[in-house]
Amino acid sequence: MKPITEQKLANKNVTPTAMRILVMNMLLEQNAAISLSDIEKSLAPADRITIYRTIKTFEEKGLVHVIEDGTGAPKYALCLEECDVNEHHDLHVHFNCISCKETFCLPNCKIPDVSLPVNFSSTEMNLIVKGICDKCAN
Amino acid sequence: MKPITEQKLANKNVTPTAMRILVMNMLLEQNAAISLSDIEKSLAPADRITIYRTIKTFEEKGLVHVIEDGTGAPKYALCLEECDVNEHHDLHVHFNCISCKETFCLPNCKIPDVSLPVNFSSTEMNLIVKGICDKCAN
DNA sequence: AAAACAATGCAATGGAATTGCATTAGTTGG
DNA sequence: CCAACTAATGCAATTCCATTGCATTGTTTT
Repeated sequence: MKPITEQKLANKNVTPTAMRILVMNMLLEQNAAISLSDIEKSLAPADRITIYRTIKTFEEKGLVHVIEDGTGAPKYALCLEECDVNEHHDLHVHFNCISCKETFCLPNCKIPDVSLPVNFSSTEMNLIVKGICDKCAN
Repeated sequence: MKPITEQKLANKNVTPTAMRILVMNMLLEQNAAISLSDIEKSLAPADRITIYRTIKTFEEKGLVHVIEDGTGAPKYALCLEECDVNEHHDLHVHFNCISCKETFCLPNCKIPDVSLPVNFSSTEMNLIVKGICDKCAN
């Protein structure tokens, strides 16, 4: 087993159970954000509800962040280390390829400043770009 | 009845039935984006499926656009006139207030340019800002 | 008026999120 | 080491919403 897996769980005070290690390992292997049903299929015949609660736990503990990419199904991806329960720092752009349907985090792509109207204040921003990714570009 | 209602429908070749006029009127009265269940409640006891299909039609014809604001339920708001079936021009920012839970379009707030990685191209962008709106700011 | 097409309403399906509860595992105090 | 407690799991069941099928109604065209 990868030591990094247990390390990540321990860092956020998540007790490393078998299921959590499986899910975390799977997340570590991805370069795209994945949906709950992706995890279910990959980890079959593991219990769906347990996977659901595992992801919820990860989310609450700041291990993963949710990406609403407009496809209906929420996608999940590992957070950066700096994230914690109260504040997510995933102010990077998420890219949804309309060809391969995959959703990627673009960590090097920061969301530019937006000038909100007077008396509006922001706590969080999510920018989803749809288009064609590099692999699908011909 | 407001002449603008039928005008808007006619502009996009949508035949103005009773239900469509009701829904369109409701959309015209909003200053926030609304969900399907909002419409259902407001127009009760009108048939839910008909409302659903009405919104779908509006969406296809470029009358409304969908906003995935991360609350799970898609919200709908009227498009600008320039929108059509194939291309939506709603590249403005959507703001979801975490206090009053309302979602607004900020038409004067354009999405800044984002420099994507090499070989990525974009066809659409959605920026959701979460925070406190002017009404909820104290 | 008849035919053709569009819109509607009801029923039914399907998928996914969520909760309740009993069982199992893992931890702590005696 | 055992008992008590807490956390995690697995199964069943529920709920909610999107979506589709189909028969009926309304509208337009010829």
